[in-house]
Amino acid sequence: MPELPEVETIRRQLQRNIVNKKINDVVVRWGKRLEPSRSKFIENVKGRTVKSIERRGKLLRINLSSGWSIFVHLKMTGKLILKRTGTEPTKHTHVVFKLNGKYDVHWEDFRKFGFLKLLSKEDADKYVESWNFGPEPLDPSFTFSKFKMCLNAYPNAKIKPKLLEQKCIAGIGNIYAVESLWSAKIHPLTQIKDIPEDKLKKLFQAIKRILKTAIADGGTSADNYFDAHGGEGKYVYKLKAYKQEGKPCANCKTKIIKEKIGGRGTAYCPKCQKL
DNA sequence: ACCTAATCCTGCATGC
DNA sequence: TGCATGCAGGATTAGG
Repeated sequence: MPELPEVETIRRQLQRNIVNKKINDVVVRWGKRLEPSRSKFIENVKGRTVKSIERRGKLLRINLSSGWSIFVHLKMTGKLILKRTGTEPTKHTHVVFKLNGKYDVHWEDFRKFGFLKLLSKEDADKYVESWNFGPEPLDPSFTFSKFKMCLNAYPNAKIKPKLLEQKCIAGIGNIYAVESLWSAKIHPLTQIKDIPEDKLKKLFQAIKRILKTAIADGGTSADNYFDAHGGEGKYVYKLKAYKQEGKPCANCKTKIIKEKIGGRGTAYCPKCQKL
């Protein structure tokens, strides 16, 4: 599933390949998760030029020459793929942006959870606000004291579901929540008030380190993810807990186990990550 | 404040 | 072989 490192990888690839390219045509093959209506979307995108691509958490924002923005959330199985001009859509291609230059951009999503949303500049800024994202974990302004203060507002909450909430920190999903907790040796069900300061610090550092490494590796192709060039996310070879159930813990050789926590599959080492 | 379950959807694994 | 069932989950929402 695309999380911060995967979305950032796609953002960089789009930034490199479609900025200053004109959108000559938009083909909508399935418009249920597209706003506004199909005709208004096409009308307001066609003929515009891509100016820049931004990311906030897992949300992508494609800024157009008109000042309007297309927001893209890939959710579970969404993809934005650069394909040679004129490449035919596949079964799960929902929208094709036909651009000047070498590439078209195809939006594919076989599970159809993701969405595209076109908004004017004014509405776009409000829309980003409405998400109430926590800080960007790789922004220098994201400090340990900010992280700690935000979490301490929820002393009885369990750490893992809280990390997935985007509220104290933006962009973390199941893969990186599981990996960060393994690295900091914290049981995913630990209540925030029961995490000692030094372990919380370890968690903070693990999140930064793991996300940075994963971006450098082009994300994690553990589920359905491939980058905008169809490339593999190499962090999949560095996973220590996610999808490692049944395998020996890299730290202590105990078998990694998996259980459902907050309705989500959660892998951890029962020996290193004690409650 | 905190938890659970349902919702959106399809591919894939399982079982008979 | 093929058909039915159920599981997976990011984010939101409803209800306890």
